[in-house]
Amino acid sequence: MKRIQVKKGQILQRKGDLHTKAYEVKSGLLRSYAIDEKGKEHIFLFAPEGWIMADSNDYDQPAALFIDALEDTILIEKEKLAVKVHEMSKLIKRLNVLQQRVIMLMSASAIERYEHFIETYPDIVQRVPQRMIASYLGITPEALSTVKRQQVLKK
Amino acid sequence: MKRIQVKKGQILQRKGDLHTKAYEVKSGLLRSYAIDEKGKEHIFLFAPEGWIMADSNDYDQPAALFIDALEDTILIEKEKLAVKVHEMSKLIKRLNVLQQRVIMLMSASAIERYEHFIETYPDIVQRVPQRMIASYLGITPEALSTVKRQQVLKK
DNA sequence: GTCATTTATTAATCTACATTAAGGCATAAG
DNA sequence: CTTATGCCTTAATGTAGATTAATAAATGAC
Repeated sequence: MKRIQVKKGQILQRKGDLHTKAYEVKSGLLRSYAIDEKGKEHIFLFAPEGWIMADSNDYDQPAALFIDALEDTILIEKEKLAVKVHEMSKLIKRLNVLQQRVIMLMSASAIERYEHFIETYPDIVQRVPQRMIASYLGITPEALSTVKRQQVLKK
Repeated sequence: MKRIQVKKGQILQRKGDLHTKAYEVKSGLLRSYAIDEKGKEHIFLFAPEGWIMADSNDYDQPAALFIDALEDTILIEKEKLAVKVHEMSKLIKRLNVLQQRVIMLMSASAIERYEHFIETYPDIVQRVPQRMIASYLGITPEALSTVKRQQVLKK
């Protein structure tokens, strides 16, 4: 359990890594993402200040996701065992967020997803490139542009 | 921790329930699902023999999902605390399955999803109605019919 | 058994989003 | 300064899957 500083762009975990850690974000921003068979990135979660970012895997299992820093970030690196015992509820919340994402991807239109996103992460919209928000929403950057234009016109 | 028999169609957990349990399936089939704002069902997971079905929520939090039996089922009902301590890795596997579903929904076409489904659950295809498989895949029953027709023609 | 209800299939049409391509703004590098 | 590189936006075109509707098959109630 140690305090670490990482630079924007630094990769903390790669798919396949063993003995992965959990990261509690003190300041900055992390993301976790997967790369599909076609080589496309899909963002799973953003973790701003106060969040814990941890791969879901067990000790023996290789990591399923990549984790990197979208901003210079200060974090506490923890052994997962410690997380398991003491921070269970935070990890469980993470599972809930994932469930909400499945519902969203199955039922909501691009506009609805975007509106939900800015409710959930009002500050992050300004902090990450549009194409990453598109990736999180499961749409193309072009479609996101259109959504935002309609969004503005509505007001 | 007790052995229970439930009939097909019986609901084990409703959204909003408190003090929810975890269920280890001995025989039969459970499913968990959500109902979106438009009233549509979206299936999250099927749990056949050997699986543990548990809502992701913490003790204080109300349940996010419904759980019901798709077949007459025999199961072991457990306190979640017991699950947390002794069956962590099974719950973690569940999180991994959910992650795979997010990737699938973001990147795979209807045909790819269906092919992946029959690989993952070769036996369940015959055990549940088509419309539930469609719900799990995030497509309409009509689209699933078309996919299956193309699937047959390919061979 | 009959009748009612739910489910699955097929086809015709529609639409949300993807794809492609082009142009405008940045930031960084020489 | 100029040029290159990456990102965002806009518009035109294409397409996978949704929607609608009609028919058939299966399931369940009585």
